[in-house]
Amino acid sequence: MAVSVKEVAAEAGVSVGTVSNVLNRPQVVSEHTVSKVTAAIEKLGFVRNDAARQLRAGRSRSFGLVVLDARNPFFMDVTQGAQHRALDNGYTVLMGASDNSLSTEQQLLDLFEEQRVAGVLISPLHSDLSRLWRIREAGTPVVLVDRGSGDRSFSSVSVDDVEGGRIAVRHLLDIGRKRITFVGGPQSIEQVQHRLTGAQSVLAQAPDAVLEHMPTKNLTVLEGRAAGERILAMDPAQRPDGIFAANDLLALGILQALVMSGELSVPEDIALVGYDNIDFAESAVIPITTVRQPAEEIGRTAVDVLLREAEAGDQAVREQFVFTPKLVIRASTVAPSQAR
Amino acid sequence: MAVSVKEVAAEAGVSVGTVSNVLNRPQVVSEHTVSKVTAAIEKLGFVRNDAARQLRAGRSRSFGLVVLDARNPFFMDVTQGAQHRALDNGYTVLMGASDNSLSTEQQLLDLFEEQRVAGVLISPLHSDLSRLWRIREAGTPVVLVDRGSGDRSFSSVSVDDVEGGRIAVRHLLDIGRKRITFVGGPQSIEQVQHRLTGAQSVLAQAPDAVLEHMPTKNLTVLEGRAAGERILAMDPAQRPDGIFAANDLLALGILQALVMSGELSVPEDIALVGYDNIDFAESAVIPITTVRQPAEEIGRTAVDVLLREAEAGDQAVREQFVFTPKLVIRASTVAPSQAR
DNA sequence: CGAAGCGATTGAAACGATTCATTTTTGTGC
DNA sequence: GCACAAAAATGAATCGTTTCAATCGCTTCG
Repeated sequence: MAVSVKEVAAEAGVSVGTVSNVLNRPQVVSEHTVSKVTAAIEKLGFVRNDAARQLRAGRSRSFGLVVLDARNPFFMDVTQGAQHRALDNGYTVLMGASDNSLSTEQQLLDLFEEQRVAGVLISPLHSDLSRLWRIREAGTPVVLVDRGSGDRSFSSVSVDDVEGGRIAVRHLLDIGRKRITFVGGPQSIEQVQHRLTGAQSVLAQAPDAVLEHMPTKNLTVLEGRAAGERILAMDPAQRPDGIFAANDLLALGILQALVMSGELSVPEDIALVGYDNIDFAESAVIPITTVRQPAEEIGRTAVDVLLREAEAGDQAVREQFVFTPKLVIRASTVAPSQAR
Repeated sequence: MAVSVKEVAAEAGVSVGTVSNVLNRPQVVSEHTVSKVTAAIEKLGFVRNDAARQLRAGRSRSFGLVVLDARNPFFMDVTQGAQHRALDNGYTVLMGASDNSLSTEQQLLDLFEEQRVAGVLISPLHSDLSRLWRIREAGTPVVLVDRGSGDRSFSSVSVDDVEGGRIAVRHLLDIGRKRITFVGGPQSIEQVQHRLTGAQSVLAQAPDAVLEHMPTKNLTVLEGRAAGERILAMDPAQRPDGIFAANDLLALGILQALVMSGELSVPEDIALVGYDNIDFAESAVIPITTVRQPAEEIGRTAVDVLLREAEAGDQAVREQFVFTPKLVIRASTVAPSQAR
């Protein structure tokens, strides 16, 4: 059914080698032959078989990207950035979400290995990177995304999450909040851990304030809503007056729960800070103060680093990019009247 | 560098055919041999080369999915549904967004053809389906997603957008609005066209109401904000008292513009209806009334249909799935006091 | 006029897994 | 101990593209 170079060659009256040259190095083929072959390709509707190309080449022209959650706009932005930069360099991005499941992460990596991807971009679920070591040892470069590499053994493109935690909580203290709750989990996600660490480090300097940690199973709107309900169920004396959510989806969920109940107002009773600055944080019931991460730039930079590693092969230099997060203040911490 | 079956065979002291059998039909191989081969695979860290498999098999175990906008949560949900159902059947989904660019759509289809995908799921940008005809004639099944096939020449899984437009506008009329504006574009997107058609059909029955059409370049929050500003700039006497946005992203943008200006209140001055029921519509400044589409189910069903077509080969039966949209009423059309 | 040089073209080998017709081994019954 | 069937294992051929050493035709030069 499918047309192959062989048939194109027959149709054009040349050899298969020539057809291949027309496809890959038209400069070395005479103009006349090029046009004959092009005509034959057109006539027969020939489409290159990528599997055969890859088999010969030994590797594909794709990168594999594993994100934590495909439905989180933050990761969509990272993906978008990566995809564009990859395309500019003639590469394709295979994207998959680990969705908080270690086995899904493994499956995706298996898949990428079978596809012989030219490189792996990954925001790993936990801190055991042994699988990634093996992949790299097999010759496939690996770059950590949105996550630093503690010992610098991998290249990484990330944002200083500890600092992000600090500026979020410092802001809550600045506006006079004393009972802060950090909502987020699971702890196995390093980003969550670091944001909490940052929060704690600021609290250590504020003797009259306290920090609680309310863990969640994941970082979704649904979990946020559940957390919000837990807060509503608390004894009013125990309730926080400031919440730092590990990401904007959680913050959105918390906000929904609080607003729907009608019992507590934001920011008066409880100030709320999210993380990521997804587009939707701005259009929330009460626009959410958040910590901005340059999502698309992370994606772009990660691909750049990967390209460099792929280029350099064995003696690739590990690169660590750490972006600095920025606080975006909105109505969820500062009432509009105050804001102006 | 990479380990092949040949090396595994040597290590295990068997032939390559046997290794292949262990991989694909372990029942026909003796237990003892299976364990020898498995051990060799383990020891050498063998990973199947998918390119070689595909080359032999003639087609891949992937479907290609082309959506209109990867950053629209609606399409993310469709993708999620498709991905899950595909995975359950041992398939993988390659996703790409056409992003309102015909050439990007073409590029994606080129890519999918080169990869010899087992099927194409697509939400096409416009109504010229000739390219899709050719793909199908080459033996690759094609299913239209979120879009009907006018002449039923393609299988499709969609939602009745005309009806969606009707229920949205009927609702606006029901709450007493007379000057309705449909915000959305480009017209080349069939979904937009149909929603408008539905809106017009209802208006035709309401002699005292009028419908304007405010076109947009695409269906993003940004375009929505621009549209909102155009509305704010209008002569108050000309302004609509009800807006039907072609999707929730637009609605979100419009809402942002209106709320930020502080001049007009929603729903009192202007009632707003969106489309898709993305999660974020619920957590908007003013929760948005919207028309719900069963996104994940669309994705799942589309894969089911594709699997059936792939199975049936030439004598595949075309299937048309049309889901019925449902109105979800929220504060953007009915003030909370009224709602209770 | 023959040799050298040059660009254009050729075609066989290679990539790695799978298939399948054949061969080899094992097991059973007499 | 033998015949025969069933089970297990083999290995050459195949998929479609790319690569590259070899060849072909021409022109140019001594």
